[in-house]
Amino acid sequence: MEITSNFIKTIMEEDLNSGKVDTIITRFPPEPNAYLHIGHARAIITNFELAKHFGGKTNLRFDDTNPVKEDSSFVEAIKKDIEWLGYTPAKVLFGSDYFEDTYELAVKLVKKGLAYVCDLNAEEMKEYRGTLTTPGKESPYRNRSIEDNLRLFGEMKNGKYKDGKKTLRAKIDMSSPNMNMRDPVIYRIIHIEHHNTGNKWCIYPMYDFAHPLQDAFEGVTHSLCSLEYDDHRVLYDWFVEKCEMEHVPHQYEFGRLNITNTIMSKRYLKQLVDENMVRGYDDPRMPTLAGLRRRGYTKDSIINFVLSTGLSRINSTVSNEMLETSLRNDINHKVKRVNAVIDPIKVIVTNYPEDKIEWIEVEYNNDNETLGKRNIAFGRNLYIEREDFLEEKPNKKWKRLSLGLEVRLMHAYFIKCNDVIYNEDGSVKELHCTYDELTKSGSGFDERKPNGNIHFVEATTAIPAKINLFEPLLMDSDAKKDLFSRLNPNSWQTFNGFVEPSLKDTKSLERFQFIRKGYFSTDYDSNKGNYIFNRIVELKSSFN
RNA sequence: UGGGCUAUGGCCAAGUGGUUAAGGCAUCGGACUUUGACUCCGAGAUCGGUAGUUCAAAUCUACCUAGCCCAGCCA
Repeated sequence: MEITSNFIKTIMEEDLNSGKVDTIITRFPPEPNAYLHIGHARAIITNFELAKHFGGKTNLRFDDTNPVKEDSSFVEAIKKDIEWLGYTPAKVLFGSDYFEDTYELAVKLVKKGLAYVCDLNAEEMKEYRGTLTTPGKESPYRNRSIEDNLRLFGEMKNGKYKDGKKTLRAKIDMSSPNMNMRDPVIYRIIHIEHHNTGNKWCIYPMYDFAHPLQDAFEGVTHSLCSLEYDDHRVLYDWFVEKCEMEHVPHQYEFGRLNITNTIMSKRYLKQLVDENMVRGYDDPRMPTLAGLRRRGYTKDSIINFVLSTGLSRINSTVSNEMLETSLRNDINHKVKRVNAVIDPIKVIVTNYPEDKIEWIEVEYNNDNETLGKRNIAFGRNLYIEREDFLEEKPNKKWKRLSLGLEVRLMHAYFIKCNDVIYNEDGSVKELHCTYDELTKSGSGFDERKPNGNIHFVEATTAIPAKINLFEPLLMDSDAKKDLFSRLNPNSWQTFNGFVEPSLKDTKSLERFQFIRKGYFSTDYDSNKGNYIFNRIVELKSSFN
C-alpha cells in the first residue's frame, strides 16, 4: 500500500521542490525502556515509508539519555520488531554516541553566556518556575560568571557533586508563557551505570537539549514526533540556533494512534507482565508488536492498517475492526482453508460402514489454486462443531443442523440427524445421523437443498489440537478501577479440538483459515506431540 | 484575555477558493455462494457555530463554542 496524502508528505514535497532540502532524512527514536506496541507502529511506518517514498533514508536512534530507565534488553527487542516489519535503518545509532559532542555544545552555550549552573534543588526549582498563569522567578544562580559556570560544569562532569545537587540550565526567559522556555534544565547529575557508556559519564543531557542536536548531527531533515512536543519546538529551534549547528533539522508533530479496546500505556503493559496477568510481552493478547506477531498478525497487515488510518494532527482512536479487517484482507487469498473443529461433538453416521474411510480430494483455497489440493477424510465417526447443532431449529434463518434436518458436510455428503444422545448433565453427547450416498460433493445432486453447509473432521484420522481463542484483556474500560477488577476472565480460552490431518507438518507461525471459524496461526510452542493454534481473528459474520 | 494545538458522515481521513465533498472501517439494503466468509451492486455528510470577504468558501477573515497538551533534574 502506498502512503496516502497527508500534511507531512505535503511538506516534504514542498521542501524538495523549493530546494530547501535535497533529500529526506528521518529517524525513529525509541527510548529503550519498553517493548514497542502497535501505537509505535505509526511512528515507525510513517518515518520509514515517507523516506522510502522520496528516496531518502531513515535512521534508528535509541534515545538513551536517561540511564535510570533504560536497558539493553529493550534495544534488542526493538531492533527485532523493526526488522520484523521489514525496515532496515540506514544507521543504527544511540543518543549516547553523541555524549562527547553534546557536552562540548553545552560548554559552548556556557561560553556564550546562554547556560548556567544552578544549585536550586528540585523543589526549589519547581517554585521558581512559576505556574501556567504566573511567570517564574529567576534563579539566584542565574548570573554566575562564565568562568564560574565553566568550572562548576566541569566539576559536575568530573563527579564532584551528588545526584540532584546541581544542574546546567539554559538561560532563556523565566516569564515565558511557554513553560519549556523557563530556563530548562539541559544537564543533570546521575551516578548510575549507563547500558552503553558504563560509568564514563555522571551527567546526562535532557531530551530537549539532546534531541535537536542529534537530529542535526545526523542531517535529519524532518524530525517527526507526537503532538505533545508541539510547544517544545521553539526550544528545539533555539538549541539548534544557539549551538550554531551546521545542519538545521525541523520538527513536525502528528497525532498518536489509538485503537478501541486497546490500552497501550507502558505502565499498563508493564503491570500486566510484572503481575503475571499475561504470559509475557509476547502474549498473543498483548498489543505489543511481539504479541501481535505471536498471535499471527502479518507485518503487512500492520503496515496496511497503519497506512489506512492516515495521518493528521489529531490523536485518533480507530476501531479495532480496522486492524482485523487488514489481517483478513492480507491473508484471505494467501492461506490454506482447512477444517478444524474447535468444540467437538461426536457424530455417528449409522448407515456408513464401520471400517471404511473415504478420502476426498479438495482444493486448499478455491480462490487460489496455486495452494494445491489435499485429501480430507469421511467415515462413520465424525466431529462437528457443538454450536452447529440445536435440537430444534430456532428460527427460519438457522442454517445448521437440527433433529430431523439435513445439512451438507462441506466437500462430502448430506447428513440427516435422527437421534440425539445426551450426557447425564443434559449436554449433547453424540448425534446419530444418516448420510445419503447420492449427495456426494461434486456429483451435481440437486434434488434437495440442505438446510445449510457445515464443516467437520473425520474422528479417527483427525489430529487433536489445543486451540486458543482470545478476547480483549479488559472488559471494563473504566480506567479509574484497578486493573484486576477490569480483567476479562475469558480473554484466553483453550479448547481441545481436532484439525484435519493435512496440518500434520505445520510449523510455527503458519497461518490458516479454519473454515467458518476464523484465521489461525500455529503457536511458537506447537509441535508434533502437542499441536497449538491461536486464533488471530474471527471471520467477519453477519450472523448474530 | 497564561501559552500552544485541533474541529469534514458512527470511527479514521482526502480536500490548500470554482465538477453532484475522495477513500477505508463500521452500518443498512440487495445479488451471488458447498465458508451466515469472499466477491459484487446500492444507500448516507454541506464540512463545530455565527458573522463577514468573494460572482464563487470545507477551503480566506473575525468572533464564539468544544476538546486535547504544557508547571519531571521523564521522553
